[in-house]
Amino acid sequence: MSGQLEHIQTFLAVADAGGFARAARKMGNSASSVTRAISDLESSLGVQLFKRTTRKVALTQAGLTYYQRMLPVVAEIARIDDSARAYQTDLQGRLRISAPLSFGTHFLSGPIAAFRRAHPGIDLSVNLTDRFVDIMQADYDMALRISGAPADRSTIWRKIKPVRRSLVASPAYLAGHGTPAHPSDLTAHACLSYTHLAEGEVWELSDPATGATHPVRQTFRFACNNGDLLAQMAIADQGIALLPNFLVADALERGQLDPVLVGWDAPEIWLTAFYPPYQKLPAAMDRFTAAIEQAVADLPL
Amino acid sequence: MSGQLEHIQTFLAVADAGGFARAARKMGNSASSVTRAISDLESSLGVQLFKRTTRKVALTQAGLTYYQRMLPVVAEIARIDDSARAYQTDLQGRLRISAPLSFGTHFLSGPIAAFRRAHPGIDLSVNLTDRFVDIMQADYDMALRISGAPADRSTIWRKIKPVRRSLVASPAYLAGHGTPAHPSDLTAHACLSYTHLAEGEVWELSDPATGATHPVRQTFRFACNNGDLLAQMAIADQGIALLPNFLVADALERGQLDPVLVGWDAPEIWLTAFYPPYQKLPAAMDRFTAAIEQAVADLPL
DNA sequence: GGACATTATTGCGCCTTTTGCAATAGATAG
DNA sequence: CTATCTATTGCAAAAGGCGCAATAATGTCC
Repeated sequence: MSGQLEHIQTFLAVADAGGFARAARKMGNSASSVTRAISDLESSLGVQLFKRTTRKVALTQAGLTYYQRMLPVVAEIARIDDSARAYQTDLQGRLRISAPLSFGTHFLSGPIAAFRRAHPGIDLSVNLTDRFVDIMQADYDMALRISGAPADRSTIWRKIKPVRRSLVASPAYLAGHGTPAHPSDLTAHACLSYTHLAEGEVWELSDPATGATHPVRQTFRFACNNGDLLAQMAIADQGIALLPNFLVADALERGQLDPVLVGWDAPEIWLTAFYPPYQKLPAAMDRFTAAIEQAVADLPL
Repeated sequence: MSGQLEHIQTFLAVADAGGFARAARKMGNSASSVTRAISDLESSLGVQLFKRTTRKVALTQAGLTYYQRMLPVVAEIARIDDSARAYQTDLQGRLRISAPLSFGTHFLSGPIAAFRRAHPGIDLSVNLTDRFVDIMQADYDMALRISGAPADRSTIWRKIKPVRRSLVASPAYLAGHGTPAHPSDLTAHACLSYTHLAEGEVWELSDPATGATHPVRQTFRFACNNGDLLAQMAIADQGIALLPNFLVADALERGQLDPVLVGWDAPEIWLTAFYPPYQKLPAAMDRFTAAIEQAVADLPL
């Protein structure tokens, strides 16, 4: 195949201009480069495209059909290029998002609705799950997660906002089992663990005074991969849970839950956005991230 | 526009193979060239086409639509190239021929019919005229002419066969006006001139013995641009005409005309094929010329 | 978990290709 | 015939492409 697209464009220019020199002037090149472009094209095709003397240039039959068929093709290539370019600059396309289940149901409807109103050209697909999916494999454009460190190495991520967590239990539970004064006391308590089936969870509480971490080996009587259900279990006097504040703020306010071991901090976790390995994020992804960041800025996390 | 068609093909190969290295192996190139091709393409488009780590390569949205739209376009370009190539090798296309009027009506029907039977893929268009048309201007692929020297410099030509000519007159005319014994005698005769309106014709007769040319300034009583009519006028006792043998062979045999000044030769003229300025003739033109040459070889010119 | 293998990328040297300029041959207009 | 414009080609300089090897990243297999 003729390797050089520029040669084809030069050919079209010559056919339009009706001469090598005119085409060269129109394209801002030297005449010799035009001669060579046509000559290369002809020899690569094995066909003469122009019958020419030094004064007249006319398409051969091969050249005429080549011109007629190539013209729309080259135009189409230009259109394809433009449409590809648009992905970087324009707010368009399809956005497949994954977000944590509880976070999604609690906070996402507002920002997403606003985003859809602002950018109707972007098709949104939101998948709520707490599993750490392989972004590449599942073909997500972005995954919001509440986590400590990136799980998947083949992604890039951007921390959005720290998520505060608290140890909580119901007043009735604390009345019945006592209120722990030190992380080591937790060993004797019923701890409610956020965890997927296979994994266990270790609470690494850090001393507010010394900053020293204190790993807690609890006995879990109940484990669940859903924060909302964990909160409801804590409210139902089932034990002590470590949960994001936004999941238990209401219950704390109503007195359904009380904070436990106030001052002892669990490891910092962040609302984080994960992306497939892009060098530079496409406009739609960038804008959606900005929308989430802005919406989350005012949220009590 | 992305200048390199090969880059696009490399892109398609990577998308098909699902990896840079695999594509490189399939194409027989080094992996680095593939990396650079994709990188060039991406930076010329300003869009990332693949999201990639060292282990996974996947199309971005921009890359996917680029792939889907480019694939048929590249295939079309290959098809266009092939169809252009076919003009050189295959016997196809349209052939616009110009030929002398009398020659055409006397000899062309046979060879052309045979040619059309042999090559039904070639569309023939034959224009019979004795005018020397500008091949480029009139867009002929080939012009057969009976002439001495090429009239148009911006053409290439190929001599096919010499055309013998004779001075002829009717027995009755010669009986009435006498038979010339030397070219200089022609001044006193009624000469029938083949000529276009503007031009005059000079008979340059050469001595069969010495080879010396003898320009004849005749007085033309009748001029015509058609050989057949000139022959008929000679038969009708109107004077002496210089005509190709093939136009008067029948009349000579029947005794309607007699040769005059036998041995004195008019300048050699040739049945000649003229072509637009091709470096190498397309197959159809070449084959048609060969057909004419072969058909004419057995003809009594 | 750790060694291994594979991958995409990049720096570097080499070589090919391209480029513009000038010179040449060709062709038309006045 | 002269003058002007044209397409082509030789030439030297510049640019760009090429593969090789080294590097960093990442998934896999034992």
